[in-house]
Amino acid sequence: MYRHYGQALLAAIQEILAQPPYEIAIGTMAIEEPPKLEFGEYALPIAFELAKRLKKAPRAIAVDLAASLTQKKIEGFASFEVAGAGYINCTLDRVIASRRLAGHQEWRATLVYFPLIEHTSINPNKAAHVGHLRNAILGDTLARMMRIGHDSIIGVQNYIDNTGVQVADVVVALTHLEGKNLAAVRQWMQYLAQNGQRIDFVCWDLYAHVSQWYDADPAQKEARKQIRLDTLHALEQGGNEISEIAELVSTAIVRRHLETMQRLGIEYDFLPRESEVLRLKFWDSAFALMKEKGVLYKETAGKNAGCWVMRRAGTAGATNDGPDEEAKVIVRSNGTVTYVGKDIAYHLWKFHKLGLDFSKKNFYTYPDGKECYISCLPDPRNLEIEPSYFGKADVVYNVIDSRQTDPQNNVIEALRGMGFTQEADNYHHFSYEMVALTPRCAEQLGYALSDEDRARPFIEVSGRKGFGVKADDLIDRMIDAALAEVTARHPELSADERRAIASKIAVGALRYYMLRTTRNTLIAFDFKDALSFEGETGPYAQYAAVRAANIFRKAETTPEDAIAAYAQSAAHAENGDSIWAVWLAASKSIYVIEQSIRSMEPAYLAKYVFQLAQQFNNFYHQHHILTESDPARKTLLLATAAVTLRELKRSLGWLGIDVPDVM
RNA sequence: GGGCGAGUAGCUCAAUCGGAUAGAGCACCGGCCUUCUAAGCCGGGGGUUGUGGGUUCGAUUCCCGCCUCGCCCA
Repeated sequence: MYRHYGQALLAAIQEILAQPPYEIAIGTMAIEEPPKLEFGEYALPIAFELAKRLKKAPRAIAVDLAASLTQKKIEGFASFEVAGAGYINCTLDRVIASRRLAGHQEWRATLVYFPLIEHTSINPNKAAHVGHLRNAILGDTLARMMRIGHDSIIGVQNYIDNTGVQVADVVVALTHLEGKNLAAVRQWMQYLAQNGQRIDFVCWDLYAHVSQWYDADPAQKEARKQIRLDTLHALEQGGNEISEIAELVSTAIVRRHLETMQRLGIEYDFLPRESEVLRLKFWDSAFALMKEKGVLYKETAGKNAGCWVMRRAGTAGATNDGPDEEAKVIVRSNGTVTYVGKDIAYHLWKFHKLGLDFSKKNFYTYPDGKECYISCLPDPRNLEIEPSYFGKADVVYNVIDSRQTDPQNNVIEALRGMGFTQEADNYHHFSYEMVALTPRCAEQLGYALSDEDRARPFIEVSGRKGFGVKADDLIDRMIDAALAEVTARHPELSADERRAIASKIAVGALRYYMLRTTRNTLIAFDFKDALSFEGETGPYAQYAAVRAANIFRKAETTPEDAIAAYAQSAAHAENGDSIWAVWLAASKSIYVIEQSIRSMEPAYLAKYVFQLAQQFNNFYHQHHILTESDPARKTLLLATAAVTLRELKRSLGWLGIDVPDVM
């Protein structure tokens, strides 16, 4: 509703300005909110802007415009008044507006393209940690937001680098530190499974051990680096015992990652893997294409002599004076391809420009029956189950932290250089700052800090040092904390019921914690903040919704009936600002989600959810609904709670947060 | 050395295209449970928006210099 009337205002102003004496065309216009509700619902600062062009006092322009707006009799508006130095304050007709909101018109957006979101992409050699959670929660929320209001398919991918150096490290740990061969690894994995041990947790420690082992003995340093390199090459090569160990372990860890993310309601459609990118020779095709399109050239002089390089965005490139020393190396002089080179090939596939494709096979089935596929080599047996929409993206969103900005820009620049301008424009690096730990949190985890470290605002997580908070550990702790609260409040419930509720609360707390901060702000993780269920948190909003739902249970009616009753009654939302403020807040959900999608910032939606819950709690304390004796007023109060509950649940759902029945 | 980002209340964060008295939460202090759930509500203190200039009706926001911190690149 809020969005609807805002658009009506814009249209009216455009119409007025298009005619004499103005004859000015404006595309958009700032629409603000007055500082106080008594001033109305919208404030237009347009007169200030026009003052320069018309060479008139802002206030005089505002007076004229307000008169014109009043004359237009725009449906839903009650009055237009000039305030301050030239604001036009617009006041809604609360009866009409609230009935419109109660009637609830769904927002339908027509999306004619196929957006592909890629997130999570954890190296499959260790357990997921808090940093990965931010990535996955942001990516999943983006996917949920983009699904709103249309039926077109949105693909969610999770890229698996199963042949990289990190997986190689864990393989080195197994083969050299623990002396295991393929058979022994199989046995070991069976043992872990039978004893309920999480392989990703065990590998977390192995990875830390082997990272230290490389440098532990100066005399052995070179030899150990060579083992690492040989192992990496064996993985890239494939078809050997070492690569088979890697395949076994990394696949088991990927499965663990999916289970971890499933606890938070995060699901994937497809897992493309690096191993197939290599076997299907994506790079060879991409290399040929890049040479053909002229974005790559072989450097003959300078430090990059012998390398295939690409001009970096924003630089001048090669000049007569000498080679372009700032160029990005794509193929090293020894013939190996850089990370960016492989990523260019991969993105040519995403945009259907490579002429090659993965095959897909079933990998993981979610409880709701949804399938997650994984890449594989072409096999006639797999043909029928192939989802056809991957590798044909129109728009790509890559959820990757801000340290990858430079490589991401290189990929975009390569696409642009190859003439894929539209694809380059539709390539979005959904960037965010990393998650670190507060010094206090680091010490709680048992790490000795120097005085210098202790003075820092945050300490960076390090997988190599085994330093970080594992996702599953965090989720477990949050569920335990929530469970203690639920048990204290509802001892009458069964253990299973309490646990189910605690789980929803924990997920709400965790997802909100990761979403409330804007993307480009670093999160310094702390248990105290994450485990907080009060104030600006997910559980605060869940609690407001539970309270609202309780009213309907006790009143023996439903929100739908309450809204229907309101639509037919003579009651209206005009009784003072405290009730109207709730209606107004509830009316903004579509307005906020649209803003949130446009700016790719889920934090706006998170903030809104909190504010809406706050408005409701306020209302809840001021107006006692069940004991209200005036039937008309009771109808109004019930409808207020119903509309708020509806929008609160909906908005929380977009954030991936469920509302429990009781809490 | 080059590029990017950041610096706002004791702490963690907001502030839409440059707009009305810079807002929340936590922490702290004081109230509110015989009531639809106190994971809540109400009230209070707390700010030279890193710093020095500039642009204008108006700057946390835009421009320039400096300081500090972080990330990326060679």
